[in-house]
Amino acid sequence: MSITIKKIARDLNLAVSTVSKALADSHEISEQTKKRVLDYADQLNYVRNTYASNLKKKRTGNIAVVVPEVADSYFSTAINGIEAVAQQKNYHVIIYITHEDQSREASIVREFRSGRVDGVLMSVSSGKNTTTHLQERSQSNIPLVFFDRVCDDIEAPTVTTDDLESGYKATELLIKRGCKSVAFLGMTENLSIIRDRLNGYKKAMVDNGLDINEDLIISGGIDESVIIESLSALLTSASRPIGIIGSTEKLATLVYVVCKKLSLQIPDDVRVIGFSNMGIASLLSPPLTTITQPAFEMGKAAATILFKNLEGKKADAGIVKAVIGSLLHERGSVGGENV
Amino acid sequence: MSITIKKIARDLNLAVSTVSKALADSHEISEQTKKRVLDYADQLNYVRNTYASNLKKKRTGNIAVVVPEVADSYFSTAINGIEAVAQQKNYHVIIYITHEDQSREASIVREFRSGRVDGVLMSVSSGKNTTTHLQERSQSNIPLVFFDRVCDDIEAPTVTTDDLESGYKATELLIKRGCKSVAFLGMTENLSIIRDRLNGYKKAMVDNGLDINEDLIISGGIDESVIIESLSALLTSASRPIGIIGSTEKLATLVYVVCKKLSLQIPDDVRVIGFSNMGIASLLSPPLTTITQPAFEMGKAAATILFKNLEGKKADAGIVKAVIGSLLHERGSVGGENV
DNA sequence: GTGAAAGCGCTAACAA
DNA sequence: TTGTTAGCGCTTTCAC
Repeated sequence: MSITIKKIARDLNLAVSTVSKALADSHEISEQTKKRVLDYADQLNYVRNTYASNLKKKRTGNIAVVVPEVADSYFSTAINGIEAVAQQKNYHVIIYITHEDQSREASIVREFRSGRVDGVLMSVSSGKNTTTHLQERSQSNIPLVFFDRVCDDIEAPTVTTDDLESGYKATELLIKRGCKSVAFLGMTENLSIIRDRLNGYKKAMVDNGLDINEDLIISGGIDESVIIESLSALLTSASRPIGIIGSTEKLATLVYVVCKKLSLQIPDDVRVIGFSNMGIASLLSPPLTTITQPAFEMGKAAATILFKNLEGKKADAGIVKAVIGSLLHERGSVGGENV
Repeated sequence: MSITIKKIARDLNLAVSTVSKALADSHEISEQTKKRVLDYADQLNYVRNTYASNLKKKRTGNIAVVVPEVADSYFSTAINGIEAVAQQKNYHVIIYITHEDQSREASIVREFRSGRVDGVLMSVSSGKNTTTHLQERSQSNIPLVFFDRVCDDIEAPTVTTDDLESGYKATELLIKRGCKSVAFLGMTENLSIIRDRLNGYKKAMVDNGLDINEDLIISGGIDESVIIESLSALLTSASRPIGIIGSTEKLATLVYVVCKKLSLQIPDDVRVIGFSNMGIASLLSPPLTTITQPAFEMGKAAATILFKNLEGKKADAGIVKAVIGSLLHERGSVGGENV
């Protein structure tokens, strides 16, 4: 049995309420008894039972972070950012991994109504574009902030990057580098970020007088073997050099894998740009050109917005839609000079 | 105000206990009233307040995972393993990142006495070899399981890999590949895993009739610039080819970085083996030879042990010390044939 | 400045 | 089978 406020009160011949207040450093308690209580509590190594206290106060001090995956440079770095501000605010971070499974996501979200967490940070999973499970969330009005992968149907603050612009820049760079064709490797068009990046791609194609060829837009889903297959087909048939935009980290590295398998040379045969936060992109062979998102900052920003809402400062200016720019790091994978 | 068991009871003209039991599908409630309650609860979209329930039951349904870092292939994969079993057991995972800071670690551990979590999975941080903060934990006897980076002073179950053997194998391979000297790149010898890997290294050196040269054992700490500096010094001065064992993922990739900076060729000038769980080790230039730990399985194993303890099955055989083998993946970074 | 008492939402004896 | 009651550990009116 752990030690309680009740025991302290009994031992010190005080009322529990007095002890409670003393422990909370209330002004209505004399310095003298405060000291007595504090000292004794210290001596007994007392720690307040958080959940009992929380039951009263109707808060848990926990926030949820829902991500598709944690073994991914972007998400793990974003988690670092979130943790940084949570820690500072004395909040605790519960991690939920959806593994891109919407039914799993749905049950996670459902659980939140049980009051386990005070707020939610979320990057939605791909899969069928059903948002009903998220809609329901609105009923339980616990604060929610989306980061990176948002859900447009839900009214909530979001933190994203300039995905359209990035897609545009990436495409344009590949065109400039003389790619005979440029392909876009997506995951699923159900994802906000993929859609935006794809739109940037399309816009750049059009702006550069190129046709948009649906055969060059691959939506591989999450099944690796499927992606590898369609990518292989594309790479063998396309006129070279072909430019590839890998719209996620996983997809970008798969391009390398497939090229290796097919004995295609990067950047001679294939030129590639990946949306990626890998620290070691520059160590790949050849170094991978990346669009790098400010993952840490995004996590921080999202958490900051969440805490603002938690603290009831909703007053200020409604739903925030923060957009943070990402960086294009040009490296060997796109080839040399412009043509 | 969210909807409570009390309201259901009132509306249905039942006692709260009846409703509570019905909701728990107790056998002492008639099917009929069960249905009534369930239906009504459904209709009202009732969800049990976890923490109120937990306060009674003296459990939270949360476990803590304390890791030095989350943006690291090993830890993030281990977290996946932990999450897999936690999810299945209906537990929730709170993540704590120490950033290799022991004072942070201490305050995290202290917090656990507040009853926020039912159990703890931990991979200790480096830094001064103080374990007092962990010792204290023992007082609050919440179950604890160490994984990967253990703390020998504390009596607790552990899940580790065969670090000594791996260190031995790595060293031996480098010797066989004709390295003129073999260096060990550690982080701090305060870490159990580093110590063991280093011992394996030393043993292999001795077994192969080589001297142990303290200059070849670098403990870089966590300051990247310091590591780079000492590594640069070593690489410029040593007779080549020199073999390097990077005892963590970070250290292994730093070898690549430094070689690039110094224009040294891997594997001609430098041969390297890294303890790493990177999926893309094979895409590096040249592909990195790795000792890969079964991170996912370790996470799973650790969590499984924890839950066993949580369920009070301590009876079985005291403190478990599980050791799982890691795999040596030989790739281009160690050079070609044996000499 | 201190204490008594009610109650957060739920569970579990025990009684009926 | 259902209801009454006490209480988990804490906070917070409201009296004293």
